[in-house]
Amino acid sequence: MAPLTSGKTRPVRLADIAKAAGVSHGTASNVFARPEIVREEVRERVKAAAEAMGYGGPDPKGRLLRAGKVNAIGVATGEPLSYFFDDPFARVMMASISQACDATGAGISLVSAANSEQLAWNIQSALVDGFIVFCMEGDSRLVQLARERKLPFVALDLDSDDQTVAAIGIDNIAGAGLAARHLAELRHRRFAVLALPCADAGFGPTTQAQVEMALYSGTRDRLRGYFAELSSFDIDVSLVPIYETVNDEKSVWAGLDHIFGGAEPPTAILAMSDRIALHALDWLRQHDIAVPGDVSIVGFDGVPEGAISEPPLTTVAQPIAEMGRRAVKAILENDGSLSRQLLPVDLVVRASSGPPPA
Amino acid sequence: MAPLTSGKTRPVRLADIAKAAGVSHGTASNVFARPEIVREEVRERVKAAAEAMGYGGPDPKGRLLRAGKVNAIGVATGEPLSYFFDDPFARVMMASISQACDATGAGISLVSAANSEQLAWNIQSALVDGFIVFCMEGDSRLVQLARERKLPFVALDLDSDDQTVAAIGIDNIAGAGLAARHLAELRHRRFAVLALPCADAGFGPTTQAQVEMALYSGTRDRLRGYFAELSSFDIDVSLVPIYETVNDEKSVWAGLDHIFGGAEPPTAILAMSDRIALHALDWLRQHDIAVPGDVSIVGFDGVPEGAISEPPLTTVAQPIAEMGRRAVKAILENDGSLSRQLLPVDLVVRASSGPPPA
DNA sequence: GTCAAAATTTGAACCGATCCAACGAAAGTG
DNA sequence: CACTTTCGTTGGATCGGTTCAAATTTTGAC
Repeated sequence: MAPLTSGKTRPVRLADIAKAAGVSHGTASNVFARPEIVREEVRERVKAAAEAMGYGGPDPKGRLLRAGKVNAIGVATGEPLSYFFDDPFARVMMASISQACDATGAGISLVSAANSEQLAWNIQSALVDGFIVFCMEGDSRLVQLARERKLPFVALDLDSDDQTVAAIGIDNIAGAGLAARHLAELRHRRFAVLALPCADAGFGPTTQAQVEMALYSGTRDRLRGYFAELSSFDIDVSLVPIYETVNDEKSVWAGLDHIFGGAEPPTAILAMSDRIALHALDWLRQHDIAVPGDVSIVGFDGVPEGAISEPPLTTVAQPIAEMGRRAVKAILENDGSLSRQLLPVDLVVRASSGPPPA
Repeated sequence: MAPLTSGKTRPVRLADIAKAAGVSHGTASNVFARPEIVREEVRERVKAAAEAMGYGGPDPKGRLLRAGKVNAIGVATGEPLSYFFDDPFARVMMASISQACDATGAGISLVSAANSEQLAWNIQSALVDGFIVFCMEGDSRLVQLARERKLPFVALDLDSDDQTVAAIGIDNIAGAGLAARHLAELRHRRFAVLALPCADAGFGPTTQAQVEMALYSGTRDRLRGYFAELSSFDIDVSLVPIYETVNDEKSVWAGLDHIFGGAEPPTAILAMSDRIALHALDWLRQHDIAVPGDVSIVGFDGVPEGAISEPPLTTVAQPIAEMGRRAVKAILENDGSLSRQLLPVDLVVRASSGPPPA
């Protein structure tokens, strides 16, 4: 039976070994922090004492207070912690954040919670030098909490128009425009939109007017982008069905049941996320609707899964890696200058889009 | 231009607002920590002062020292930080660890580093109550460092026989036996093994004797399990080719080139990880070798990707979620009793295994 | 109006280190 | 040998809070 820890408690502090070795605590500290300035004989004596007493090295809790810097950045989300490991978009983003952190030697603390009370506490007590906030769903409470910590923070993919928070995002309108134009140029005329959530209201068919009032500006802007571009191709956007999903399989399938239940099914689907698009691909396959033969579909985000789906997904790729890199940079070299950065997006044409059926 | 932080520096401490509000710092502390015991009038006064001075709440750095508990667990690995988000096995494990943490309100700190010098420092200075150590590749240095911190720690999937470290693992021998027996019972007679790394030596064909000397006991035990079971079916294991991979596409493909380059290609492949098996599936598809028509393959780990591959992968599933849960529990309720737990594995039969061709 | 009980507030001690000005001893200089 | 450097060591101050026993104020009862 090897116990989890060597002893029962660990009341052995630097001061204890200093006393045991017969030196001042200042010298004992130096033995660990700057060994080269301590005479060898003394150094060995202190080290021996530390060894003998089972001292685990200077406790970072103590050092921290003095040093001020934690050397770690917190990544916060309103979702459960496992979101970081489950969601494709989050994973790519986290991978790039972690690379940036590795490069600078900074650590990462995941901050989240099952309930919002806990979340507030976790943010208030996170030992970090700053926050990167994932507020995918316009969770302004999260931004508010981060702001209250008075630490540097950057919002990622911010679904809010609040100009006072530092944020790194993309031009949703332009990106959506790219997707719409691509399909319009292929001569599609009958469209449908699978939307991201507008509010916390669940899923179901919705209207342009309702999306305009959406809580989440990302959803709203993507729709604006789609419709502005479609209009310029003389498509009557008031006839384009919009189905609000909650970005999961169930709501996407319900949306497609609804959309393809009508008399004139679309030949082109604009999906506001790759996740939606990938679920849609599954539904279409199960209903023997050929992609892109019968229906074309364009996603949004550019997650890696889109490259290996069947068929590979045409999508609007966000510069996810670059966003992560910039976010880390903004926190670590916080010069207080960053406000809002809008990064360009890219249309990645793969095999899920083609001309409409003849 | 919204600056990243409100002011330049933040020299405003609890003591400052206490003075401003004309109360003792003890009372000021109570206002934040136990508001209910402070008279309302005073409470409001202090809060107002805090607000006015831009106080961001009690600094956790200070509290920490007194409280002792960080309320976060560190997850350490020798791989780069992005491993947590890239590797399928790590992701599932992390998802279950994070669920367990969410349930108890604990945070997660990712501890890793690009180089090993940095890693040592990061472990020494991690602000955590304990470590969960991913030492997938027998990195005993990692265990050593964790041990030196004198904090509770648990090794996951430990590739080492060191009986003195607390660890949660699986019975590799039994698990491998399950895989081998499954294929043998389907009447396969010609096998090949795609192995995990034995040492840091790269990849290539290897032998049973070499694997027996492997640095990594996981690799060794899985081979032992395979061969023990195959032998009991009167299969001459000395004729079974073993190819050591590094768990990536390139080495797996090289292994298959090698294995299928021979005169009598196998009808059954034992892959020591799902990742290997999934890469193998790709190779087999590209070479028009039917699975399981021409060749059956069984993986190891039970990652979710295996369930949706083409064909779905038969595999030996580790109870990943349970392992994560137990690891967190072991750290948080550290009663010093855990030593080594070997959890049972499950054979999950899906469509990548069937009878050999007639 | 007096006194004990209850409710608040205070201030010193402490958490575990690092930092730094000052000091003593050894080494170097003229 | 007196005097300046250099090297190592010391111990007090500090980081930013929390805690608790003691002091003080309020409240309630008679």
